[in-house]
Amino acid sequence: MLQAARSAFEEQGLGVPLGEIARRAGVGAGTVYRHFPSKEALFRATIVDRIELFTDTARDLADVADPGAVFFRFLSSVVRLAARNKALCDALEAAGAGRFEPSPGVGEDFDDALEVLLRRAQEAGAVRQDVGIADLRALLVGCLSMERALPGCGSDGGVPGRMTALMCDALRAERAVTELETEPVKRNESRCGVCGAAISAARTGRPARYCGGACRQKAHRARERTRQT
Amino acid sequence: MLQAARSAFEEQGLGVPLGEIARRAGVGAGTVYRHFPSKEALFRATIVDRIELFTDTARDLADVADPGAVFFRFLSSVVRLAARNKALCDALEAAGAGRFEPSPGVGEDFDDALEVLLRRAQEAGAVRQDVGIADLRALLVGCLSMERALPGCGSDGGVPGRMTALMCDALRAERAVTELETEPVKRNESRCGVCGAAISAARTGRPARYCGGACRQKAHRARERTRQT
Amino acid sequence: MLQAARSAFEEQGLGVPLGEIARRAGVGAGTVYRHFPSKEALFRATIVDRIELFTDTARDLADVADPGAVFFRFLSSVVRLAARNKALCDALEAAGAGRFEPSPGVGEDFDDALEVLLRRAQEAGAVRQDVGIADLRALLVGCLSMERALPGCGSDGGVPGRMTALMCDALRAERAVTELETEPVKRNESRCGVCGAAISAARTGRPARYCGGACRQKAHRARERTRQT
Amino acid sequence: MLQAARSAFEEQGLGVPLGEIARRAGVGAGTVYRHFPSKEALFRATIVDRIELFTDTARDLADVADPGAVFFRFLSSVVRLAARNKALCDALEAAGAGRFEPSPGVGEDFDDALEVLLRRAQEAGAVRQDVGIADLRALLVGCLSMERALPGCGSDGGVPGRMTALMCDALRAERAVTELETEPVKRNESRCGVCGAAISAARTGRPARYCGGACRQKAHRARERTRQT
DNA sequence: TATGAATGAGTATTCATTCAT
DNA sequence: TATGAATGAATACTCATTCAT
Repeated sequence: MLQAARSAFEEQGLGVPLGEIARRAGVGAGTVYRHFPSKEALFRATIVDRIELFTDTARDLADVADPGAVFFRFLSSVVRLAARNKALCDALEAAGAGRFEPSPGVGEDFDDALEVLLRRAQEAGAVRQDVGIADLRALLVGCLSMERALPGCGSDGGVPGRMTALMCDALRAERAVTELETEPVKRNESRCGVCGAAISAARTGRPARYCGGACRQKAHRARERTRQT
Repeated sequence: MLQAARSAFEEQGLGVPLGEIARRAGVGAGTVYRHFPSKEALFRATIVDRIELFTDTARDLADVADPGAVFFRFLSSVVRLAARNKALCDALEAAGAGRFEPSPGVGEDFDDALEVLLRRAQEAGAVRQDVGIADLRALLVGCLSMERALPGCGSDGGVPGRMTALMCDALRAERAVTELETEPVKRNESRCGVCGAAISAARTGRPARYCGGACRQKAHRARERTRQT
Repeated sequence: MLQAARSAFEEQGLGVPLGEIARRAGVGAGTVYRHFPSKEALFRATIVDRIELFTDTARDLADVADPGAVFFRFLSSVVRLAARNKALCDALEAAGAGRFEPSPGVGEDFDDALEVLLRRAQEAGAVRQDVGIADLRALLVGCLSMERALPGCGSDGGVPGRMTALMCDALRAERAVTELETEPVKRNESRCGVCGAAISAARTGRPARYCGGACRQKAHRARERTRQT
Repeated sequence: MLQAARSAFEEQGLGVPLGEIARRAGVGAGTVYRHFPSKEALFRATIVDRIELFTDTARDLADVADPGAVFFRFLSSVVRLAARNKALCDALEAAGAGRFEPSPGVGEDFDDALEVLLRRAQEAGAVRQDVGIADLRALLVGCLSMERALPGCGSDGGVPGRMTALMCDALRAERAVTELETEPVKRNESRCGVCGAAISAARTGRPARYCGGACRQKAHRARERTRQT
């Protein structure tokens, strides 16, 4: 059933009727609900492992030599895989808009792992300094849109990558032309996701996500609630 | 009524219920159908003039000096305007996926005008040679996705532009680090949309769209049918 | 399993999903069905003993001195216990509407035992003469409704009793201001439940329920069928 | 359609499928939703006028001589009318449990009008002093339960009133036997419905419902939200 | 015998489109 | 011609009951 849901979501995105999934799985609609409490829960279940795979890969690459090449290669491969997968595209877009979280922590773990690769590439001088992790998330969404928009690519069965290569060039540090107007949107410079208070950026350690324990706890409870939905 | 539809579509995209549009216009739903045979026809009607405006602007810029600056400025302004307009975003994305055409010829005219600016900028050495008009269309869709994905931009009321600036950098000739894998998809190198035969690229004049008069006529009749739907 | 069903029904009434009961019992839904042919049968099984307990208590009180006090105390205690038990409330209400019978004979035994207390109290001059057992059954349902309707009582965890005390006052002989319009509905004056013929009221012995042996047998077979459902 | 909904709700209560209502009205389900945004809104619409009728009647009776007789007659007639109407029964019961409000203010107006009759009857010495408006609301629910529980009454087409007459006797002041344990639950002695703070009872004027302007405003906004549902 | 996965009819709600007036 | 009431298919979700293992 998960397989049926996966393929249905990958082809048609979050919009597939649940009945279609049940039909593909050869079961009744009720059976789907027996296993997953809601359509969104099923959707989450079909993509968490994909995102975790990305996260794991990124973590594995954190120590590999030539951080610049590693970063660009990783970015390209993520786009290449996700562009064929409307479920991932929908999820990334919805997550960007704050309408969706695959599973508590999964999105953040991915961000963290990606940020490490970005930082290393920046420190190695391979990637321009004025982009942050939030830029990168948006860029990912954009690449997917582009690859899918390009005729003969994405869902059409073509080989994606062309537009992503273009984007990678945009990120390269050498000969940066335009200076981006605003400061890079780095997560550890942004605000507490719960109360909105400014968070002072610590130089070392994992960047703080909340302004303090109270808000972290509040967010944790919210995640718990989400997990039960 | 067109005004009501326009604002509704701009705010909520193709997803607005038709009843909402009728309500805003202060008329009955039937009256909307009296003037437009379907919701999609109404949608088309609300965006053609926007696209034509872009087309006209692009044509006006075709003779202005400093083709590189002109090109980048035009691109940015299109994104800036469209990012606040969910109707345009939806239309561009759907058009890219081949699911939608604003009106026969309108999309192509825009492409043509945009292509002229692109060519001039390329000839002036400002834009890398390995991108084509199809790339540019995809890139437009991607920019809109990115701007809307970036927190505090797009629909959130922020000032778009950051990601577009990045994209523009990607297009600059002096940044062309990677050679794009596949050949740029140039329209006049593609195939006849009707019979699929290869079309020999003419060096001058408006690029041929069909392999000959028979196919052009066939396509015209198809468009007539579409227009009535 | 019976215990799990009991607590579930007591808390949420007949409306609990069967799956919830199975979950509480730590068994599969199929196992519940192995023991009870339907949800209603399980429901019946969880309340018969409660009603039988009431019946037994009433029988024990049939000889106790001060019939008036006994009657009122019994009535109050039934309400007090049942008000906290949504299963009993639902059962009593449905039984009153003729939609439900806990088990063949159980409801009638309760009625009989209650009727004895009522008669004794009436003979002792403590309860007004113009109420019958059918009135009392309705009154029970009403008391439960009232206790549950009163804020801070019933399901809210408050102490029930206030409205029941009022009802008891209504039953007291010395309060009989109004003469009840219609005759009290006495069961032994009603009609044969099978053929509808009038049943002559015997002064002594257990009141006849059917007009004769033929109808009694017919009713018995019907009960057997019900038991299997 | 309102007529169809009314009769359906009256017969089967809030539980009627919306499709049944549509069928009775001879229209599609969508048409019902055209006129009423939700099933509950339709339900409200079918009972507000009934409750307002009660309220108006009660107000008209506020000046009539012999307050005791007026009070009891009014109570009986409300029960008589409502007992045949499962919609009203459901509404009164749900309202008592705080799960439902027919329309902003309607329930409170009814309470106010009823309270006036109660107070007058108490001042005239016709009704015992130890019952309050909250008791009366519960009592109403109880009477309806009883009348419907009595065989041959309520929905069965019989003449209701018997149990209500009994309840009226319970309310009569002359020779009150039991003193009700707790204080009467009078609304103006209870707590602020918003913040729960105690409200000091004013001797004159309309009894305060909220502890102050802040809470009154909060409740007003809540009602506004309800009205839009 | 016990299990729990599967079933499928039923419910409220939405919305593009049609059509009588 | 303009209206807006009517339509009905579609969708997510629930739950009593069945049945293969």
